[in-house]
Amino acid sequence: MQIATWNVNSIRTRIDQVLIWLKEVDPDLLCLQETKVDDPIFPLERFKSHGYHVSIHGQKSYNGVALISRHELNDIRLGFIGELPLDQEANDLGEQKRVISALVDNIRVVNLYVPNGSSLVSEKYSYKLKWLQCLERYLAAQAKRKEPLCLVGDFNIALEDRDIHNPKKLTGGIMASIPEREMLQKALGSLQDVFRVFEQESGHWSWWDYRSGAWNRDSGWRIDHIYLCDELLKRAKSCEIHKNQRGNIQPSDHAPVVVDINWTEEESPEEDEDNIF
DNA sequence: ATGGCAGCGTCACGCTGA
Repeated sequence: MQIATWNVNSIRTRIDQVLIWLKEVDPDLLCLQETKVDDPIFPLERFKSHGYHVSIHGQKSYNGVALISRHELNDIRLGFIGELPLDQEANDLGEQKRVISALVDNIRVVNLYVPNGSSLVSEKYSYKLKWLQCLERYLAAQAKRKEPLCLVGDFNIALEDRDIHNPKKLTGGIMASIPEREMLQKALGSLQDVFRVFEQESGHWSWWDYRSGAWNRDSGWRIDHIYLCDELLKRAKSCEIHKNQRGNIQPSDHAPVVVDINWTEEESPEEDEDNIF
């Protein structure tokens, strides 16, 4: 079971290279962020014509998340609503389309586009912290469901200094400040960053700024993550950043991240019930 | 390297992202 996450920075601009990458890698599920398109004009058919199930939660110009799946998408949940009890704050935060979730092969996949925050003195930073607090409540509610959980997305936070090319300069600033790191860590609870199961070294990035020749200098950040519950973590076979996609012509500023999990239909509870004959 | 680059909406340039 391969699950991928990719901030594509506009699906309409990136659709051709996403389809080429899908053909090469053929993951079971691709979680997209920053689709930047309103639902009625999302290029649904480009995916459906290749046999994918698609679920979208988009908006005009900004944000937007989507699930592109080889398997059926069940119990789809849009925004924080659907997991939390009726809640004004979650409702308000839902104006920005940043959360989509579904059951895929009996795995609960949650796809996030965490706010960037802009700078530590910005109102957007306060919004980011508020959003992370809501995420904590969302994940606490999700945990009670006892579903195997895979949490992916663009977190816009480098949790540790080894996730940044220049920690001396950047730690403490936006995407690497203590409050956002602590709040994300708290929200994650017992979920584990699967990339770090396989790789301890610094120097592995998922995002390179378009500006200042960041790609050519390999000045990146690792801000696109995949977190797994214990049950899935012990079945994880690999977690790779597909860095080559950042070298495409007219690339996204993010590269895809892919986890491979030992997960067959026979092992999932509902399928066991189906196999009684 | 506190600039720069890319996409969007709208059609000249401001806003936003990270």
